Amino acid sequence: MTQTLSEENYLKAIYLIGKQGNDKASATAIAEALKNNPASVIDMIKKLAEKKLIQYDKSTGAKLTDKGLKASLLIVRKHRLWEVFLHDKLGYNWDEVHEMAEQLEHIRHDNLADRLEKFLGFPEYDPHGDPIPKSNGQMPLIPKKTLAEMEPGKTCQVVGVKDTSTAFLQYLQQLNIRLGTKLKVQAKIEFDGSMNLIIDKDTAVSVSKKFIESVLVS
Amino acid sequence: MTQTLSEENYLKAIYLIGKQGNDKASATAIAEALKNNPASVIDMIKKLAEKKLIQYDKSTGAKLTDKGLKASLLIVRKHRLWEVFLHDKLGYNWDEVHEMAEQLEHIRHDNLADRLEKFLGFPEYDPHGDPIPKSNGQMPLIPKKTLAEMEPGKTCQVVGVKDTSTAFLQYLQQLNIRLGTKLKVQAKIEFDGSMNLIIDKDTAVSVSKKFIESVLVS
DNA sequence: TTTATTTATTAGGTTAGCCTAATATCTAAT
DNA sequence: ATTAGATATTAGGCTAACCTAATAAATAAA
Repeated sequence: MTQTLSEENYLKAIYLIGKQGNDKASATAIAEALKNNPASVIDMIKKLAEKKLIQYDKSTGAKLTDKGLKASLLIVRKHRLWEVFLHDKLGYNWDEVHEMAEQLEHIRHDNLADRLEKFLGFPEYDPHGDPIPKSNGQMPLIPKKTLAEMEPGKTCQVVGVKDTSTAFLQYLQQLNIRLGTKLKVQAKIEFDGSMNLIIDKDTAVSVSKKFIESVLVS
Repeated sequence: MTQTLSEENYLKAIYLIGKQGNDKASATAIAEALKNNPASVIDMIKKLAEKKLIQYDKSTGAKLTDKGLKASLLIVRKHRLWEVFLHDKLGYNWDEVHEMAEQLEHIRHDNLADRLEKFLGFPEYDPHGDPIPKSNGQMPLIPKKTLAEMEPGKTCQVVGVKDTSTAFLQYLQQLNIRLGTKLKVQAKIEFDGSMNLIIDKDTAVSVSKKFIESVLVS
């Protein structure tokens, strides 16, 4: 019923790869996420499949079973709750909390997550704005807003689009923007409603009013 | 400079064996503390000695070097700070915090312990009454005596325990004895070293020699 | 379609940290 | 001093989780 630290990391990686809008959690994608060798990933895939935590097929990649999903959500829940603790209670910055939460997410105890959640006042989002799974596995729904509504200086994450035209989707593709991509709003230009963005912390672009009204973020 | 989880456990065990008034941390004593095989202990002793964390000699046992002592104190510090957190902030009982703290003590980050200490209001003792090492390695000193040393007729207050086994802690729980509980010594029974007590001014009980030697009072 | 490239997989190896069983070395009691 | 019993140590093995190098299979490009 319980997983090793390493198994937990794999489960979380598979879960997050799915959430990031990737079509499949391939062996190489998992390897990249965990900075492991693909050969090691294959070993672990076999183990997780044997334990009925995932189903694996070369062409469809790794899919979490109900059991695996439940386990993954618990890890993500713990990770994000600890991030809130570190940020809100200990005063760490949002960029410092991740590394510690990577360790804290593996602390195991029947109801530690629940107690922590209560102590923190039942937060719904972690310091990066990512939703915290409830103890029953439910995810708080993300109130979606368009990129246009974001204030300059804020960072957000792409959660969807309002326009599904090929032209638009291809443009996104070209900009390397997909689900989960982090965007930082640099400035809003009054004149024409356009916006200066930083994509994934490294690429600066300017996008139109029409564009920012078509991207959903959280 | 950093140790593995297992190395940390060994260092802590060696430190605690010393603190418990044992003359030496022999291979078997360490094995017993960690519930490992003596042969495994020898392996690790070699490793720790190579890393200059301990000095080892068959006849004198394992001795922490300055470096090893510093590392041990940090682990104990983290362990006890986390215990305070779990007890004070999350509301866990005495007997529940240990197991979780065993995991939390290994979380590594430059200043996490310091931040946690500050957040907790610079506590000097953990929920069992054990002193929390300061970040410079200093220990708050406490003049402690066991309940066994108390004279009949005197009243005292529980400040800690010498035995942290679950069985003992649960027994205390059952007797409604916790930190700060007031005990009045009614009588000492010469015959078997047991003691008649009044707990919190209202409950009379008889407890064994073993019991009164495991309770610390002031 | 053939080739080049990427992705998946197998085979075999390494290390940490544990184990058992056998042996060696103490210590204490006769 | 001898021997029983405890303690320490060596030798050899095991498993989890990683690795590299080689091979197979799938996909994309020519």
